Amino acid sequence: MARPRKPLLSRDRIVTTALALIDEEGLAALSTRRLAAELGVSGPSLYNHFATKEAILDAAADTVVGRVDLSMFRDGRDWRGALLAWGRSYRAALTEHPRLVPYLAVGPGLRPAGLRMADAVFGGMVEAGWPPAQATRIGALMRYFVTGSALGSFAAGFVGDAAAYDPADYPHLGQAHLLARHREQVDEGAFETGLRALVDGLALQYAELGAGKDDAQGGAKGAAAE
Amino acid sequence: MARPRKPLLSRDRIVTTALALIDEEGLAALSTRRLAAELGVSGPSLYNHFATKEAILDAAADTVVGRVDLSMFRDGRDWRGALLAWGRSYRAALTEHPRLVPYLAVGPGLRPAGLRMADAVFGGMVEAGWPPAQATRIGALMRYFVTGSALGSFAAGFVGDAAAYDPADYPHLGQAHLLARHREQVDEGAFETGLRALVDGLALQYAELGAGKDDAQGGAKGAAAE
DNA sequence: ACCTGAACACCGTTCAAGT
DNA sequence: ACCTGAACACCGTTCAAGT
Repeated sequence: MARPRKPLLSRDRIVTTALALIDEEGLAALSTRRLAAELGVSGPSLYNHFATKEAILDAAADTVVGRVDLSMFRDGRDWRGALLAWGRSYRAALTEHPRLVPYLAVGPGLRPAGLRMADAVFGGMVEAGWPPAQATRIGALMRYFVTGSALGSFAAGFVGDAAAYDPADYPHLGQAHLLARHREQVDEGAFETGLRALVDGLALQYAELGAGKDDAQGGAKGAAAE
Repeated sequence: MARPRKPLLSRDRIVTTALALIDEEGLAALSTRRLAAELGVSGPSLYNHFATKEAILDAAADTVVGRVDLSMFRDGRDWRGALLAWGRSYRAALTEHPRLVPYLAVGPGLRPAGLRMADAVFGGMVEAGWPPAQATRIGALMRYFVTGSALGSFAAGFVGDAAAYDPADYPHLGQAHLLARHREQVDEGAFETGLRALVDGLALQYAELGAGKDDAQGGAKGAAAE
């Protein structure tokens, strides 16, 4: 075939197909040869569009993170509402491609979309009155919680067979086998409970800011990005 | 050589060496051939002790999770203190082998040590007066937060070069390049802030339990393991 | 510029053969 | 029982060759 008059591939088509393959068969199934076959080309063709397989994954990760809604940070008044809405949108974006999350959550991980997100969150919190050092921490801890919740199902960790939980070993897990059946409810319920607790707990710290009390966390002195 | 009179390998030695290799060179560097070389044997020898490479990783994950302190759940009175102490021990265990966390955090992930942990947390929370459905959620949301925080550094996502943050694209990241220099402080500060917020926020919900108010989360009805 | 097949140095795993 | 080398079907990536 050699060079066709119209390119067979594009970065977009590669990323979309990679994402679909990951969704259907998992991260491990994504090999350059397999992906190329799915696209109807031979393996090395991909290297005309991406330098490495990792670059393809980075682009896929960036696409996913780019879908997170950040509009709630444009109005700096209601930081609690913004954090709740952002947290939900962030989690929803990740759980659309749950098998990519282990890749996306690790390492530097700040492709352009991640930086835009960090920028919006930090700006929103500072505008709402948080000291910069705390605003940084809020961005970080929300990332921890959301990626952690999207990463793996808690409920799916429990096999759905009651015999698996010998009461001698696990005295309190008598009903644990039921969790597998309610996977999504359990995971979403835990996420919502945690998200509210996080925001409520932060509100307590926020209230102390004005009160002139010492910030037990170390205040603006302890962290960068101020 | 064939069969030596004293076995060259043991499951323990394999797991320990695998963990060391992952710590030094990362998950990707762990191949059966490479690990075998490190152990002074040939690749296939490993299959006398583990069925697959995955089984080796599972065993390594179980070892790491097995080091989490669970003693704080034996006394059911101070659930807040228990959650704080457990969260810190959990995170400390994972960050000793940060490059294993992406593996460990994903999927079923409940090797025996994980089940023991789930059992202790659930039992502790129930004993402290939490309804079972909420106790389940607390175990889950703590796992989200701790694995998320151990998974990847937030601060390391920012390159240490101020020129990387064009103010036109990222108006609030003028100081972000400083984060790389204070990686551990930033990540630990964010973890502590989040952990306290989580526990404080849960305490608010706990206080409402006795007040007879409706549980906005759905109460005992919505989840399993009750 | 963009595709191809051949080639390189790797993988995880199986298996017959050795003691 | 526990190790070995050979073999199978894969990898990611490079590169010269084609149009």
